[in-house]
Amino acid sequence: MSDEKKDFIREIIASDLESEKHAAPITRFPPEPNGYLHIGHAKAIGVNFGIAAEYADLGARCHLRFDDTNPVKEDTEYVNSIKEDIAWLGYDWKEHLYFASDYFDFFYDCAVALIEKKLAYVDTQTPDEIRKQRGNVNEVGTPSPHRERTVEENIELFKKMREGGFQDGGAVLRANIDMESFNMNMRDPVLYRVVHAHHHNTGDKWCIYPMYDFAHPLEDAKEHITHSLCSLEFENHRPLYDWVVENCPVPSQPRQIEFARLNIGYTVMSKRKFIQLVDEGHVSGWDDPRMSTLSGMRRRGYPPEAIRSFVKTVGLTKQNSLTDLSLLEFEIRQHLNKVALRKMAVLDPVKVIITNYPADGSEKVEVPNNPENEECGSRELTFAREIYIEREDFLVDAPKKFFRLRPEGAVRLRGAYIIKHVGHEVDENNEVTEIHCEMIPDTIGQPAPEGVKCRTAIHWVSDCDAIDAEVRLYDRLFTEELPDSAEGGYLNCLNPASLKVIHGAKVEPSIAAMTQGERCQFERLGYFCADLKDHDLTKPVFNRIITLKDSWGKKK
RNA sequence: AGUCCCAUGGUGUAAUCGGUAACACAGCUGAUUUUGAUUCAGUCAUUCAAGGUUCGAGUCCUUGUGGGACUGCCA
Repeated sequence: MSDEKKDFIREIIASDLESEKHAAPITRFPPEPNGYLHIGHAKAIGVNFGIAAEYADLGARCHLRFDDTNPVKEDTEYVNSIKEDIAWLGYDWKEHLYFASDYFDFFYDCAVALIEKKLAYVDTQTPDEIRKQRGNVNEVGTPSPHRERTVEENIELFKKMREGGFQDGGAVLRANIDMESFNMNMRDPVLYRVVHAHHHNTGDKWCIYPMYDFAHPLEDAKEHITHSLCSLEFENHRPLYDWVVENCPVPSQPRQIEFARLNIGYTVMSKRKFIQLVDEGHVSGWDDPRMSTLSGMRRRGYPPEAIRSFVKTVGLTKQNSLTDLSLLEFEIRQHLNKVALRKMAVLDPVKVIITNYPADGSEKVEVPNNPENEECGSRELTFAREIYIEREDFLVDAPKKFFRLRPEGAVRLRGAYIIKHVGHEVDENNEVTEIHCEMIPDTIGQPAPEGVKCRTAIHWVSDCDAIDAEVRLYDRLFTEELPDSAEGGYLNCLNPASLKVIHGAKVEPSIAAMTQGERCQFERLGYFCADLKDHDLTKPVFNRIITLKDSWGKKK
């Protein structure tokens, strides 16, 4: 275990180890396979797998357990995507892959044990009647008329439930706890319900399914989970969790600890909303690069390392918070700055003709692949008479502090010559169509000669070997920091500019070697990722992962 | 309205037994720079409120205030 500051959960674990309550922590990540994982899950994954990794030398481990107790919502498609996302993040559950549905017999036996202890009974009232009797936060509940059934009766009825003797909603097994409890979860909660549905794992073997509150503590106990970490919303469920552990024949006593879930601005974080965004066509799919799903972030090009360090920096507390996106963005940029190879791409090209350079001439110039890391080597670029630069890098009416190309001004082409503006052409809309420049000889690798003002270097590509590419620029999906609080709901504040597709981008030839998912920096523009699905050598497609920081853009 | 949980710079967090409130991000200023990036230096800014205990309170107590969870046969 490292010397780093421990959060409250790691403190508890350390103290449980100290007191020898446990020899090693055993944690679990227990998703329901009913949707794709999102950045919020990454926090839970990082916490649970992270803790296990920190105590690996003691034999700690983290289970991946699919909490599949509701057949109507779950599907194998999701178990596969969840596994893929966890592996992508860099975590390994090793042989500890479990399904709650593999424990159905165990749950059933525990239910029977509760019945025998008079701690559970079958209620054959309608859902509506049961709801009314539960009362509300101000009023105590009233006991079910079926609460006093005999053990024999209950055993009989429970068996009938299992054997298909009831329609959906016809009967439930309830815990016999306290209808007057301040905690609604303790007012004789439902333990089992009848659902005649096909289960992705158990098929049609069962027509009764355990509720989360009953199943979860039993799953944890069965797997000898020591610390069952979940989000704050389950705080009020903990007494029931403990009740189940205490009253059922279980092999271990897990402890539930709650922590605050991750909230991030300008995005939504619920399966229901993701589904709506996909179904209504606001995004292209679960893996749309604007989505905060892990599959979306992967496709966008976010490095898993950055997500992991992000999760680490947001910490672990019981405080509800709204984390600023800039914390994640910092981690992404920091990681990519170190590893991404630099390339040149012009997104909005305007042609520059070097009038004093021979039309049939060309030469190789050498540029570093990553100035941050010499070991990344360098590559050759071809300089020729006709090149492209970014339209916004030439301003006819440039402000004083504009460092790039202006009429009669000079600017360096990154890795190549300093060029000097001698003229340009415009179309009927006064849009620049072509720029004429002269190169200043002997300025490659050399400082600007006396009398030439040149404050920066701009990126460029040669017309002769540039590759056309599609580039997709992404912005936040919503215009409000809290989309859910927006007037008219989150769909009402969708950002119309969240996706901008550029078709005529010109990119240096070295991208021909890039494969799907590979990341690079397009100098001065940002970090980009060859699209995981659409990119190929005949039709390159890049996603902008994130822009570079831009203190000039802000001042403008 | 009841029960439970939470409250530290703009954001996320830290602060050992009650003993100098700190770190990262963001912002701002400057230096360096063949990426207006990076890097470097500096800077702004913090204990929800009121009482109490104490030599001393972010930390303990009381009362407020603000936020969150709970009234599924979802998880």
